[in-house]
Amino acid sequence: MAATKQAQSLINDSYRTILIQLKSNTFNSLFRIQQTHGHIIKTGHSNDTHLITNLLSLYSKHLRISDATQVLYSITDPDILSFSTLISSCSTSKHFDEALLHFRQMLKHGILPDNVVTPSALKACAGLLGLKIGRQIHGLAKVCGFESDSFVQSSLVDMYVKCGEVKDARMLFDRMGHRNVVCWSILVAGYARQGYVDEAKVLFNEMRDSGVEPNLITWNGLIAGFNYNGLASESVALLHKMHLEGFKPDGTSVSSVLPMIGQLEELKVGIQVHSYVIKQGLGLDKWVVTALIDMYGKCGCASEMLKVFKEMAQMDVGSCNALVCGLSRNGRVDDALEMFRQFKNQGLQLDVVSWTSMIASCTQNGKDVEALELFREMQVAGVKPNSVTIPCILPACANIAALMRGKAAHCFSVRRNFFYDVYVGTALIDMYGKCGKLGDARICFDRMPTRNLASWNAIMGGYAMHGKSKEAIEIFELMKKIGQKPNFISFTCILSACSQSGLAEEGWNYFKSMSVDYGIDARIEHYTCMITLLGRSGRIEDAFTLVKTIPYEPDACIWGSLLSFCKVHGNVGLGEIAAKKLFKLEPDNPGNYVLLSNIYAAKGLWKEVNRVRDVMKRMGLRKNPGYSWIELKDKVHTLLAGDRTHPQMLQILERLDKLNMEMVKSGYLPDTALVLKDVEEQDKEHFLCGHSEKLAVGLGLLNTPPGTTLRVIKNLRICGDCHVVIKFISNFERREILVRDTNRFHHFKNGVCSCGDLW
DNA sequence: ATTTGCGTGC
Repeated sequence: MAATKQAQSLINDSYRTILIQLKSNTFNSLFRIQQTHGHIIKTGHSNDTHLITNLLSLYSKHLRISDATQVLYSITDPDILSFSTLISSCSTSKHFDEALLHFRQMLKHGILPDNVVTPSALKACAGLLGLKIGRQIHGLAKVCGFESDSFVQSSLVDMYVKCGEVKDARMLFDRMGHRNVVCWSILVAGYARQGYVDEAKVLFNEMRDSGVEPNLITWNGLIAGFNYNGLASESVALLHKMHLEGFKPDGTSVSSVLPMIGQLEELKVGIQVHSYVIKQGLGLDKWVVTALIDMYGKCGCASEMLKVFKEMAQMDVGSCNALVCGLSRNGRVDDALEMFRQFKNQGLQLDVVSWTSMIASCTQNGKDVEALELFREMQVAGVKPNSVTIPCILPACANIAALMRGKAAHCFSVRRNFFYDVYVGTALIDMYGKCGKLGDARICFDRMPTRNLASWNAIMGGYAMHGKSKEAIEIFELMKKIGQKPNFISFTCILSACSQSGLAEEGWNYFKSMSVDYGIDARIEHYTCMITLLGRSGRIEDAFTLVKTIPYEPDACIWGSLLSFCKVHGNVGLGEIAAKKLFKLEPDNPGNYVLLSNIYAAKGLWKEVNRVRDVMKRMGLRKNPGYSWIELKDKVHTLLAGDRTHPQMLQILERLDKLNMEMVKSGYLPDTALVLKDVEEQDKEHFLCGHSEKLAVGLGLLNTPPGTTLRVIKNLRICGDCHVVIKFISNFERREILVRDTNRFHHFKNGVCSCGDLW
């Protein structure tokens, strides 16, 4: 018995020696730590608090927070030392919420905080802007009697000032007996960052007068604070002053100054700083490199950005991320994607930010499919999406109406507690609206704990897109009631809602109210809504009169709206005027030629139809191929007009044929004026096969149980004949069918469409 | 084992 005890203690001693060795060796020892950890468990020493605490601190040093956490909670009775180690490690690595979680656990274990763990906990409060818990910890410090510890006091001042409680911070500071350089720095930087820049300057001088010399961090904090408030040139001036007074600015000084220079696109100042960097030999600092890349990217200097990147000493994730963003910002998404792939293949450890920015670049540049693929790849690579990734991926789901993928992202957000993030919520509203699930959009809206202007606009835009003007108006009025000020986008939503359902009076009232009550000048898109409002009610002459009053040069949207209403109401004369303008504004858009030719065709003006067709031929324009897609069981099926490659095409045509016969039986006559007179020969084939939206509906009918709602998306405006046919199908098959075209949603139900046959 | 400064994503 005694012998085993002796052996045990011998083993214990040797472990202790190993751990001490590991502590002194900072390089490459992670593997050895894990190895030793394994041995300790295997030999049954996992309850030796000393050994375990040492392990914990080793893991913390390597920023292996999850390992450290596991170790801590494997001890039956962790002491304050181990908690302290873990909490400080969480705080310094910015895992603030975890730091506070462990702090609470520590209290639950019956351990009171001391003067050492308190600063770490306060740092976390400052990082999370958690004033309430910060005050509680302050209270604990008072009760436990270490409120006057200089570390605790500095941390308290920092916490209060970062949470915006400048007065409280100042009161504490004034009561402090000895003020060292750290607490002066905290106050100076804090004042500057909170926008009290002049007071910060005064404090800085007071500090020197009181005999405390500023250090590098003091200077840098002041510079960063100025920069944070958009005072780019002032912070560059501080950089100079610092240099003149014999403080050599370091990488941090420089990278504090650059972000705002980029944001203000002050290229000249940026170049000055860059040359200073080269002169001072600061170009090896990875933060400086990243900040320079970011600055050049924001100033539109892609080549200079690439040059800085190429001269970089060693690969760094941050710099690579900045480069990818810079490339996409300058319209070079394909280059960004290629670089991203290269980084990945080179084995660079891409992080959440890398993936998220690449995904964001794709969604912002119409590469929705690529974005979704990247999102999948990212998870395969073991990188967990965060609350920023979700609102970046959702627009891609919305654009291509990939409802299942959107829903999956929704579930993911709920599981990971991102759902209450205002950006996530707003993106979900938008996604559900664009996927035709207005009810779900509303549920998301109602469940949001906090909403911002974008959230209100998103739900209103959803209602507008579906032609639900009553609901859009309700939201708008609610918004006014609770004091949320609308902006120009809110008015675009409400006006388009009114115009979609022909609420002429309401529309005009909102249009007037916009400038009178809110001081918002009508933009071109607001005029477009009003033109549409008039056009829809058949008042095309009035619409033309309104166009003349627009204080800007009318754009293609205005003329395009007019032209399409000329088609709906068969107005050849005004149609020709609108078309003429459009041919000048966008000569390469085939849609306008097609519309004009359809106007002619409806009146049987074949000579004019041919003339337009000849112009198109001469210009080498072809009608944009129409395609539609439908999501069935998590898979998106794309159907091209005239394309017979879909494996179920024969069945689709058979089904549509049968429906066609039923239609004829019930007295339907195809409206040849709407269908046939497409401009090109090949469109005859389209006619034979049916338009893509019809094919998508057919595919949906074949592959879903009776009664299921179908959701179809089309890349062009829905065609008139399809509109008639789908109305019939909705009645005959007792199905709700939603078709989203480039303009809005059409809800087909019981043989009626929500657009009221005007679109 | 504790306190101050920098960059990339909506």
